[in-house]
Amino acid sequence: MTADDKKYFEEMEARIPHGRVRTRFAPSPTGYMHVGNLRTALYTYLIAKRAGGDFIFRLEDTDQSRQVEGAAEVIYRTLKECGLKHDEGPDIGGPVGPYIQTERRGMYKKYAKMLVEKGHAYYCFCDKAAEEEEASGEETDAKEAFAKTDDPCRSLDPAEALRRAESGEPYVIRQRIPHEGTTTFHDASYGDITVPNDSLDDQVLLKRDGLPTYNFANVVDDHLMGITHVVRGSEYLASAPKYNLLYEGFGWEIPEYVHCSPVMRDAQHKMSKRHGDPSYEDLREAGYLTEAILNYVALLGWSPRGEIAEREFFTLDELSEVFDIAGISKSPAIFDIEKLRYFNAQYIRDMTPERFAEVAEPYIRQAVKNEAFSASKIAALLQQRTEILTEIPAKLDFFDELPEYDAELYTNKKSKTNPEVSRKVLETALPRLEALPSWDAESLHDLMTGMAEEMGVKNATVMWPIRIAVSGRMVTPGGVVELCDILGRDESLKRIRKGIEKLS
RNA sequence: GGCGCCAUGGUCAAGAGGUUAAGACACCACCCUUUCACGGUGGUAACUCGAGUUCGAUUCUCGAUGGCGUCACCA
Repeated sequence: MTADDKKYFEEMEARIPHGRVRTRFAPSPTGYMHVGNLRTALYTYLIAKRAGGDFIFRLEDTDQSRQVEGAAEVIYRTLKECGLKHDEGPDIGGPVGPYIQTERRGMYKKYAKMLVEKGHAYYCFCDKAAEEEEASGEETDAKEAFAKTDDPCRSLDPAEALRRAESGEPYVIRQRIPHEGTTTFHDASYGDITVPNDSLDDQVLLKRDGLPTYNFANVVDDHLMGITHVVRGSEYLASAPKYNLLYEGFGWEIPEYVHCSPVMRDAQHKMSKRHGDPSYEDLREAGYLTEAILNYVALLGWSPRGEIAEREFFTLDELSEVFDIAGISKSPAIFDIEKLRYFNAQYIRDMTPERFAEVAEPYIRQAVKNEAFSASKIAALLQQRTEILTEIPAKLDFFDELPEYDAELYTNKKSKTNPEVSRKVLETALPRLEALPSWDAESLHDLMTGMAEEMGVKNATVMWPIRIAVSGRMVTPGGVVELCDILGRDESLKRIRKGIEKLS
């Protein structure tokens, strides 16, 4: 190790913040923000915030071949919309940057070489093409490969290996895993897990292109960024022992691991883009609210304990106060869109009428182009009847134009109506409505209930036929009174005349 | 196949060595009602199996079974 290197390492160490909880969300910008990702980001954020700590965003872009245009933007946008604000990251900087792995590439090499010097890693000059062939071989070949043979480079003379590497011969750096013994690591939710060392392989740390592998970059970055809690998917559980060996090799303190079980589409399959499972943005587009998505996702794999065990509605800030690692579930959770829908409906009902009118208006106007029909009045009808925003337009298809409908709709057992009764109701109502001094909900209501009383029939007997006449629909959001109010006198009367015609 | 993890109703899940085994979604019934909703009340439905420990295990231990993960110069 040169004096310069030594100084470099010391400087890097000096930057590391101590004494506070620091977590990081470190996605690779290769895909989209699926629900499992979002949940990991949420938990990571909550663990930091619960402890009053820092939430760091880091981009893991070491795979040159899998760069996806714009993928990072999707992640930024999602985090921002969800309110998962990071304290440090590529876009805002911070004390331990850079926060993009490709911009840190020089560092990994230095640390990999340090590990070689310490004897916990070695240069490997084996042919890449041959290895790849082996890796992509048939299943039977793969099984044979399990009877793994020792990498010949493992026993190369260190001085000789160093000479070859420095002479320009292509190489990778591999971790030297002990052949004997076991390694135990601790996870906050899974407890202690012990594995035999001979089940671990001498994984590549530094690739031929000089960039680190995911596993190596993680360890180096997490240490150098002062990460105290490593929150990630349980698919990384199997590589955790190798991490411990790495930390021990460096002589670094091991962070707390928090592995999260996957979010499943069904009992057998994880949620995945490939199978068309929705991303955060897909859900938004489908009419789900951010708050509802976040609340539901928080409960997918975590549950409140103690006094709040029965509670299920939480804002992000509330979660930041009560989130507890102990409540994280160890088994996979199946994503249930029905329950998300329920949360969404609850959030919609909890909105103020004004707020709902605001978010619903674009959907209302998809179906109701006639500006004379008040969007806010329509919204008022919709609020208790809407579970997801996208189902709004279909409920309003009778506003702009009275649809063709069957006279059979006038027959309803419960309302005690049939074509004859309906015709009589419409004919009685028409002149009265024409003469109604003020066209508003209250007057309309009084007129119709008054009529029912006069005729000696139940309210429904009067209301049903008129509602059918003005809407042409068996099922409508809101009753006759509201519909007539919104449609206005002219349009309502026109539709009622048409109804009489139809029944004649 | 090796290694590892997991296992309470259809789903999310609480729970504890002794309970009538919570709660929520979904489903069903009834009530409310001006259709549909909302709201209210009630209901159907679960501890994978087998040993062991124990006075007593769904809870602890072991095993089986099943599911998942991993075994890349991908993350």
